Amino acid sequence: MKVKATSIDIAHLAGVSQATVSRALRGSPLVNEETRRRIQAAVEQLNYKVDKNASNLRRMHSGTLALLLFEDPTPDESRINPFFLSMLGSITRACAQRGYDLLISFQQFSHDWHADFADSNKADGIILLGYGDYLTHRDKLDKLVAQRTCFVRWGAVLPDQPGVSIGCDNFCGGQAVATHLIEQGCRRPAFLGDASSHYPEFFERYRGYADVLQQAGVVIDPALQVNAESTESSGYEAMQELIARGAGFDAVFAASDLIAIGAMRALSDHGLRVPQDVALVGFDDIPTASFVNPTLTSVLQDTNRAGELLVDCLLQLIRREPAESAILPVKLMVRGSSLRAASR
Amino acid sequence: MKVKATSIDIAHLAGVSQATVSRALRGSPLVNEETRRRIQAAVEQLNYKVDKNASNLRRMHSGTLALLLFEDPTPDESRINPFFLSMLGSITRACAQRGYDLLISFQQFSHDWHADFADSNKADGIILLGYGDYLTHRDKLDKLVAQRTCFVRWGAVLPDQPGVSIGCDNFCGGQAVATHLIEQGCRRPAFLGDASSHYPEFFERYRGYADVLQQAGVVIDPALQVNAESTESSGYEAMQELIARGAGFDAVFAASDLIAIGAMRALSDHGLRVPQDVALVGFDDIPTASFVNPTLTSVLQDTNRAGELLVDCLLQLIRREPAESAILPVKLMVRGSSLRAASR
DNA sequence: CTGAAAGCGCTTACAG
DNA sequence: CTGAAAGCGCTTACAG
Repeated sequence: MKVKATSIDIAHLAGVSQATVSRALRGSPLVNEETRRRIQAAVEQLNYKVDKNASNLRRMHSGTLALLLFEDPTPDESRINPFFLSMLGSITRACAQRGYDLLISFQQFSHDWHADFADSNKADGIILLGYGDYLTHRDKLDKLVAQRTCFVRWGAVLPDQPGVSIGCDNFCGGQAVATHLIEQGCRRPAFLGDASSHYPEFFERYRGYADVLQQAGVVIDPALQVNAESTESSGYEAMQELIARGAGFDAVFAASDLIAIGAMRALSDHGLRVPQDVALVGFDDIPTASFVNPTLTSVLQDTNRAGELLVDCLLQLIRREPAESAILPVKLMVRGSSLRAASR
Repeated sequence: MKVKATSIDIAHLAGVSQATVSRALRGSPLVNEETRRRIQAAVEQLNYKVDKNASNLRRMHSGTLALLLFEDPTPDESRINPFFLSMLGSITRACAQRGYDLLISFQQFSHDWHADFADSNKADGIILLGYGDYLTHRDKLDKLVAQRTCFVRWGAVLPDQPGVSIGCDNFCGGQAVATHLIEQGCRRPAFLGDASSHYPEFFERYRGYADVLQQAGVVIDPALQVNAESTESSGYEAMQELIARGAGFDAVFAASDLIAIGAMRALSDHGLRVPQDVALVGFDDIPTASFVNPTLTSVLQDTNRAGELLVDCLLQLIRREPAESAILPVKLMVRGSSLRAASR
């Protein structure tokens, strides 16, 4: 076995034509059962594998999807939000189940997009994943649409968006958090996270939260909102800033769990106890949320369902079938960090 | 622009032969500067991208590496160790810098390997990454070697291993932890993690740790070692088990940070304080380690260097150049969870 | 520096 | 059910 076997080698060995080998391997019904077995035996004997490049070239599709993870540049580029890890896992699994391979690429906004995965036929379609400044790359999405590239993105589902988006119900999640905080007797909750249209997911969370507060007659104090992106250190700094402002607060809704974990540390550094002095709630329900001390109340997104939906929608687009944006439900997971009653 | 442009379209538009287009695009020096510019203009006008399938087929290589992440099956399959996330990030970056794409696949030991990425020419080589039962897949490594598949793996670097491995200095890391614990006055440290040849990385950490303890005259009590795999919940359970055994301990070396974080929670549930009652040290230095309460002492592995080395070694193998296994240094990051002096 | 031509390893109408 | 043949879109000796 000096060199890789080809379908011609198999054909010789099995005593059939190369075309028949190909048919048998692609599972065509037009192959005699006995012939198929002979071919199968030859395949195993030579440890033959169909050459994907040749196959893809001929079939004009790649059997591969590309996942582009984009995040705002961080000092340490190797950091990825654990929430995306979870999505990554479910997307990979969904791809595998559907017979597709997954190409992955981390994008920095500063760089040019590798959207040419699709153009160069390396992938049949792309999945876009990432927290990050949405408005900044909005025009790139338009370009993808113009080029008729197949893509789906995870993120806020809003009217007037290019292409298909799948996202969780951020607004509803924000509402659930605010309702819970009010039930816990909090009257001056703060929000840590960017609350602008540049970050539509955080913004929706904020809007849902503010909506409930207003209905409950709680005044929204601008001093109680501090920008933060989704990292622990950003959360830490945002909390420092909040404390420095001196506006009293009795609860914190962090726009993501990483922010919450950073905030928790800052609170601790300042001698503030969670939840006795400050009730704390995050978002994403990353695995660590259940293990920090105190355990962190958070909003669970169904990443398994999300991954499947992203892949299925993309495959629909690739087949030129209609596909629709969708919003997935979320679930508030109440834990120690926001339970004031339990902590006396 | 109804359909994707090919190099022939470019050739027509630029008034040259298709062969010249190809040469220009591959950066051949045998192309007149003026011709090159004309071709470049046509490429941009038609938004042309070289078809990778055709190119790869012709060139007999794919410009793609495959990353196989294997872990023991867990109840929630979407979990990935954050340490691997970090590796994933650095590997992706290293690939991108070197002009390679990265295919990724999660493997369960139960399933068959997708090692055919390489056989089917979808990838030129594969990178193996994962904590997991090493002995179980040892024969698969041998098979890869027999098939002359190019691969490198991240993990323990031991004599008599098939192929090229890159790993961190687990033994040395274990030594550093034990030395530190002894300095902190601990006399009965426990180890949480599998300490057998099935899990060579954990085992090396254990061996380094035990080595120093013995030299310091500390008796190694088998009751103070509990098996655990690298998840929070496994760490939690292991700690429960350790406490249940009733053998006194004053420190815990968790074989990974996830184990440590789970253990921390169990300690807290039992009213044991870290570090006052129990000094705690993890391994991997995942980002969260700096943010849990108290901050977690851990052993830092240089994932950036590791990712680069893995990719570079693999590329050497692909070029049929010799490549050698390597061990990377580690660094103990001392934080609050093990500082007894600081906590009075 | 450029073009004509062969060929990478498949898949799939077409004809039997 | 099977084979001969064309062709997917490139790359690269070969000849000028």
